[in-house]
Amino acid sequence: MDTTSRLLLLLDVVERGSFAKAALARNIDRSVISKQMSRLEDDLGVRLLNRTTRSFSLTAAGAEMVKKAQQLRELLGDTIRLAENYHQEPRGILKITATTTIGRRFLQPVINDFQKRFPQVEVELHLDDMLVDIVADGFDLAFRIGEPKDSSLIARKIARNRFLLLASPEFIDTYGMPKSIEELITFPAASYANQSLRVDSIHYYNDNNEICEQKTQSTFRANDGEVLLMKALSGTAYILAPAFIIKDEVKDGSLVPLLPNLKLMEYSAMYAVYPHRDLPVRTRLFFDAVKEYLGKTTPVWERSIPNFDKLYQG
Amino acid sequence: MDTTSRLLLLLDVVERGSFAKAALARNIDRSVISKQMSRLEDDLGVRLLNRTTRSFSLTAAGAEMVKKAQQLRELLGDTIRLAENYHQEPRGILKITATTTIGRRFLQPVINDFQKRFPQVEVELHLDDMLVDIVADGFDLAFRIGEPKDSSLIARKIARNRFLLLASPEFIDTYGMPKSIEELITFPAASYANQSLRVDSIHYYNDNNEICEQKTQSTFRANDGEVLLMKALSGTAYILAPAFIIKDEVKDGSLVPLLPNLKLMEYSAMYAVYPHRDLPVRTRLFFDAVKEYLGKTTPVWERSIPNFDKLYQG
DNA sequence: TTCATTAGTGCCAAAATTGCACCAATGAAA
DNA sequence: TTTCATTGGTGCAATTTTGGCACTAATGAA
Repeated sequence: MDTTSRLLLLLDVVERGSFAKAALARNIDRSVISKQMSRLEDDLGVRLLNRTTRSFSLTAAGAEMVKKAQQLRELLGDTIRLAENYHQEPRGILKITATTTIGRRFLQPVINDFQKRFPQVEVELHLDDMLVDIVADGFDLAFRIGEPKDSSLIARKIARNRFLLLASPEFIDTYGMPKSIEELITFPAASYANQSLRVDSIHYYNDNNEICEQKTQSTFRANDGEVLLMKALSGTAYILAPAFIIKDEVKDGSLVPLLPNLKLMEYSAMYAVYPHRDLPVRTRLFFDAVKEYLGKTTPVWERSIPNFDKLYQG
Repeated sequence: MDTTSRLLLLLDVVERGSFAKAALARNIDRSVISKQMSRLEDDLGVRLLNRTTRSFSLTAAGAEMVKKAQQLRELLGDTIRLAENYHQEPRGILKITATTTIGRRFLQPVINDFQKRFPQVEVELHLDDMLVDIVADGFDLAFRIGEPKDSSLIARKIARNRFLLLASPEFIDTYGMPKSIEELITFPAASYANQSLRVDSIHYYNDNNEICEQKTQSTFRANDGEVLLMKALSGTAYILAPAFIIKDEVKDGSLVPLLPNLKLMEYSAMYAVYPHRDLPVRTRLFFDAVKEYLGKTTPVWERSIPNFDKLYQG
């Protein structure tokens, strides 16, 4: 490690707020950071950090160095990306983050096929329903439902996200088959919710094609498709479910579409997010493979729902 | 050594034209460069150099990386210089180059005093009458007679460079004391010449204050003041001598001014040259010390010449 | 007061780097 | 044509650097 790397380490430390956090993020011992920061100060001949035993603050010189370190990081990143443009074959480590559902159901098969074709690419798949800092944690690609707020990132819509209203036959026995949405919303609902998206009201078009919204009686919320399905299958709630969590439950009749003639609004979508316009070859190829797998117009998950193109279209 | 350093090494190699030259300049083994360049190519995943056993050429990717390396070098240099601005006490290595005469006679005493005051500063004094590449060889400061051509550098005039016409008593016995410049130039002359300056004609003002030039019969030229003085002392030539090469020869009468009422033109000067506007503390302090030692208006070397302010003034 | 957390230090093992000796190739000079 | 100095590359051993562990001291929150 020499001066440039030490400056980048300083930047990392400052951005994360402590030696300990930076050490954790880099999987190295805190003592390494302590030593390298001392070394950097020696080399530059300037005190960069005012330390207490439990924290630190930047000196004026330190603040200047952090600014320069940002420029260095950017320039070095540009340089490496430029080199990657010359790669013929994809190589390196492909770091992906996604929600657990997306990762397990849709990325895993794509990754398997991808690594058969390109054994030189290592893949790191980080499944987390929480939003992660794509840039800080160095992800090449993220898959999320809902458009991310961070405008410094580039987001591409890769699949629509249609919804269904589902209940088990048992639930219908108990509550009766609803005749109207006004009736439905009096029933207990389970709904999908995560940090960036909370689906606890039903958006639809009325007979005059106006957008309407009805709040559900959401007695159960989870960010995990599996859990929502279990809840619905138990017969204790109906669900407003994004189509991508459904496997064979509709086909085999264990869940039944409610109000299939209601014209549900298609809102939000599945997005791929990445930090730069010019992608490394490995990222571009994987991105293409995902799009290929998910399908151009009809997402792959909609194909397991019989007649889905006829449902909820009004 | 990390990626950035390797890129800077690549830049160095390309600028110097071969692994061997870069190794020589850095005082490291050629094998180190060979290994580090291979490592850089592995890391970037791109071939940067087309090698033969005796030379190399850049690939397209290599050329791009060299460009980026230049940016990196500049940015890293800025960063380090910025840090140096925060130094209270001077430190680090002060790399100076000068002509042998300037170095031996004027810099050495300043350096001795300087290192007494600032023991933390290491000094590297490179004496060479050839022009050196200040930037490529990393000099902080250069002292030269004559303004350098390289406009990317900053040059400051630090002392005037007046001339004398001198001969030994023996020479005068042989040739007679010249009555006019027209007579003088028929005598054999020794003159100062180096790569950037060649003093083999006499510039002076005539009675109408017009600049005139008379070519000398220069039978001996050298870039070393000591050698010129020896030549003049031998009585076989007179010299058109820059004042700074004279020690006690005029004062003790071993050399005698010829045509002291001629109004000699003062041309060229002693310059200090440095590569950046913002100097590290050590360089600025040393620069000040040199100026202090040389004197504000009358250069220190002129003080050993009796009545010099009256000589060659017309 | 307790206690978890933080940064710093000394020590030792592990990893990386360096320099040397040597090799093969090349191109200029004889 | 041959010779030969020079170039870049490689294997190996010595050295240097780095990283991790155990421990300390300090601090601030509970």
